[in-house]
Amino acid sequence: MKTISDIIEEFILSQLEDGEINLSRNELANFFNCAPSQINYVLTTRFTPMKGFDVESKRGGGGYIKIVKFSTSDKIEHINHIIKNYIGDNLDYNNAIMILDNLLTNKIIDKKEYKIIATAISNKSLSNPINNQGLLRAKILTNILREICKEE
Amino acid sequence: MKTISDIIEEFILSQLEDGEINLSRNELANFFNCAPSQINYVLTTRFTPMKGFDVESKRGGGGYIKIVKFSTSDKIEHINHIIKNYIGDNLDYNNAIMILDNLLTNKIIDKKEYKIIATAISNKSLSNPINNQGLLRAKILTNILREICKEE
DNA sequence: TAACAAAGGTCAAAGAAAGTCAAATAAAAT
DNA sequence: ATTTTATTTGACTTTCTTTGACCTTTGTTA
Repeated sequence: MKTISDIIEEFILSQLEDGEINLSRNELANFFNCAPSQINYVLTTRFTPMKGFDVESKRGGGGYIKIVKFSTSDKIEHINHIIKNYIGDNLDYNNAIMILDNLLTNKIIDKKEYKIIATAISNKSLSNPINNQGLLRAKILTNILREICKEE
Repeated sequence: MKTISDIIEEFILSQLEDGEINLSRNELANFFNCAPSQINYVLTTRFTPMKGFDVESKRGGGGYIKIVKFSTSDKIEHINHIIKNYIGDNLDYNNAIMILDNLLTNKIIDKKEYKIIATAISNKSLSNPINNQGLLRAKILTNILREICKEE
C-alpha cells in the first residue's frame, strides 16, 4: 500500500521541470487533503541533499517552496565532500545507504558495486561481539571511497 | 504432518508472480491465524539467500515485505562452493585475496569490484579494538558473495 | 509604523507496520 | 528415554507515517 507520502513524492517528481519546481505548501496539502506539515515530512525524508535535492523556501505572503535537483560533476570532489561531511567516525546503516544511493545517482558506482558495498557494511556483515559496528562501517566505507578515487 | 510454517511457505510460493511478491506481514498472519512473528520465522528458515531468495521490508505506515526469487546458475554453484570450502568462519587477508583472484579469473567480478572488496576486507578497514578481524572478514566476504549470486 | 494576515517551520504525540528474542511446545534423532 | 532441533507464541522494540497545536518570518494595510 502506497502511503500519502509516497504519492506526494511521485507527484512532485512528475512535476519537476528542468529539475526544478516551485510550489505552495498549503495548496499542495489542500490538494492531497493532508496536514501542511506532511509536505515538510515528504521534503525532509525524500528530497534531501544526499538524494541530490536542494530545497529552499520563503514564508509570508507570496511564500513558496522551491525544489532543485542538482547534479554533481567532479567525482573526486564529490567523494571527498561525502567523506568529510557525511561519514566521520561512526556511521549507521541507513545513512550509509543514503550515501550509496547518492553515489549511484551520480554514476560513481554502478548497481553491482552498490550491492557489494552495501553488503560489506551491512549489520549482518559487521555483527561482532564488541559493539563497534558504526566505527567499522565508517572505516570500511571511507577506505572504499578513497580507493575508488584512485581510479584514473 | 504439515506445519503451519510449511503451509505458509507453500502459499507464498504459489503467489510468487514473476518471481516476486509483496505482502503484508499482519494480513498474512491474520489470514493464517498465527502470530505475526511466525511470518518472520518462515522467511528466515525458508526464504534464505542459499535457497535463492531475497527478502526486503519496510516498517511503519505503508510497511511491507517483499520477496524476490533470483535464479540459480553455474556462477552461483561456483560461489557457493567457495563459501562452503574456502571461507568458513575465519579468513586471513591472503586467502581472501586468493579467492578474489579466482573470482576475477572466472569473470565473476571485474577489476573495480575486486578493489572494492579487497578494500572492504583489508586489515586497515577491519582494524578494531577487539581482535576478530578474521571473523569479520569471513562474514563480509561471504555476504558479498551471496549478494553477487543474486544477479540475474 | 503597528497590527494583521499569509505563508512556511517545528516538534511531539499517536498510529501503523515490521523486527527481535526468548520461553514454551512439539518433533526428530540418538 | 534423552537430547537436540524445529516450531509456535507473545511481549517488547524499532522504524516510518500522520496529525495537530503552536512558532517564526514576511508582506500588506490602516
